[in-house]
Amino acid sequence: MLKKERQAFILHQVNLHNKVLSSSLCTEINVSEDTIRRDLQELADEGKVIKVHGGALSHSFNQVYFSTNGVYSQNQKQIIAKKAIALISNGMFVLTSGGTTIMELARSLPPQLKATFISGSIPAILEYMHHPNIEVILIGDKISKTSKITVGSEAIAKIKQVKADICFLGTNAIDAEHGITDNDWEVVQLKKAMIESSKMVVCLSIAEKINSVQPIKVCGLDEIDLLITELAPDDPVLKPYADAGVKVV
Amino acid sequence: MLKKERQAFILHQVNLHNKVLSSSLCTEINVSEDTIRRDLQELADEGKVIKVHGGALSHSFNQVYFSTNGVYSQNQKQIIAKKAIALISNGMFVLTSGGTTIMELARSLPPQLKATFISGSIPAILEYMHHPNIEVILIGDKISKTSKITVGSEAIAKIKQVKADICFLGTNAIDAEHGITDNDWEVVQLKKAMIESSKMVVCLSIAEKINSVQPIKVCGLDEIDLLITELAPDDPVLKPYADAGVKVV
DNA sequence: GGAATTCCTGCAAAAAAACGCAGAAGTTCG
DNA sequence: CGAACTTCTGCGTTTTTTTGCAGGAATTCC
Repeated sequence: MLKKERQAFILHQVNLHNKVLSSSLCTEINVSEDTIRRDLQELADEGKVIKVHGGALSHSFNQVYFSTNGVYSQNQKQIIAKKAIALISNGMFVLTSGGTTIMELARSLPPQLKATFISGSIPAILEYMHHPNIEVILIGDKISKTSKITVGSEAIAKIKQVKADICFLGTNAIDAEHGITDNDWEVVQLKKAMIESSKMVVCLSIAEKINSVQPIKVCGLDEIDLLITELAPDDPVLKPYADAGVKVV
Repeated sequence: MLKKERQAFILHQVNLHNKVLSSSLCTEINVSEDTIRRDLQELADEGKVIKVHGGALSHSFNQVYFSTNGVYSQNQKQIIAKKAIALISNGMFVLTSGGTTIMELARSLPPQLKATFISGSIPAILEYMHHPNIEVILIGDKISKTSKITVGSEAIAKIKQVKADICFLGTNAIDAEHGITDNDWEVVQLKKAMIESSKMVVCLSIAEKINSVQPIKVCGLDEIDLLITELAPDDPVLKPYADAGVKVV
């Protein structure tokens, strides 16, 4: 087994279970504990895991337990949220994914807005629930603790029954060539279903994530109707996307 | 269990209950009292908890604590939760309703318990999600903002597909003559479905709600297997229920 | 004031990590 | 082709961390 391969496997395990034990890893992969330790050290140096005595933890582990609400690049996300909200009008059926950008959207919804929001993201649902005039439909299924979203075939089947007016996707990576990509297989399946079930697909992405690629493909640019970033629509970074036929806001 | 994991669990407990006892923590996590003490010391050094003789307190302790009534009934609910948890073993499928008593149950689940919890209650789901070893299945549908639970035909249909080992019902009113009653039509429909889908039905009720009646009937006493209250099982108040064939704990 | 509980200190055993080293495998470059 | 070089991996040893335990001190509760 190659080193990269091994580290990818470790990272996958960490993201799956929120923790790994060096001892169990070395029997699973059949290498010495030193090798595992060195791998964990490297992954920790790259900021991909948190190394602790006896193994390693995922970052989301900390999020789950310590509710340190330091939202990452919140200002940009608020700009994006404002632009996105302008697209929602009374009576609409809105489908949303999860992610911090979506959370910012949820928090910024004007109180007089009357619409129906559909999502499987627990944090997003919590926000929608607090809103006085919004109907909330929750997509049920098994909960992925890492992404705090319901995943699985039931959830996908349910989404496919919906025909939403608009769909907001929080984006992990977008690229002119590869379209939207992500790193969690189950989340990708959900996003695909959401795209299929919506008349209009809106992609929310902070500039930082533009022109980046993740392993799993969600959809091509041709399936996106609108791309929202915190940048001005005529920013040169966005030109390739406008050229590909995506409306940029 | 890793050290960080353990400390995260402790911190979570402190934030939930506003206090922890070293003695109860060490039986829950199954480590020596010294380890707990050292963990509390470290967390206190980091300013995350306030260490006191016998355990630790959360920072918000001062603000919330002196609402004697709330705390009083919380203690009762903790007793109920403890009794209820004794019924859950590894590998079980557990169906739960919502309500504050269920929340107390959710908060008190021992970290090493491995089980699958199914619920449509958003606050309960949030708690289950924080637990390291519990699989969470969310029942989806429209959300009732008042009861913070998913309601509707989809939710009921989904529950009926399940065959759970045990079902915990938070109770609004229970009476020897009328059985379990409630005041929200939609919640009642859900509870009925839950009772149908479970091999064993356990009813959690604080003494205050015993011998009270609400407008809508959930089920008769004959459909309940077990009644848990904070009282001793031989308390005279509970005699009518024992006589009706309900096992009282 | 006395019993019970809880806390602290030092210690020891076990586990894990760090370190240095030495083959093995692959790379570079003449 | 082959020698020098780098990278990767496993092994033995040393060091650190973690944890539980014992005894005595401190605290709490009745």
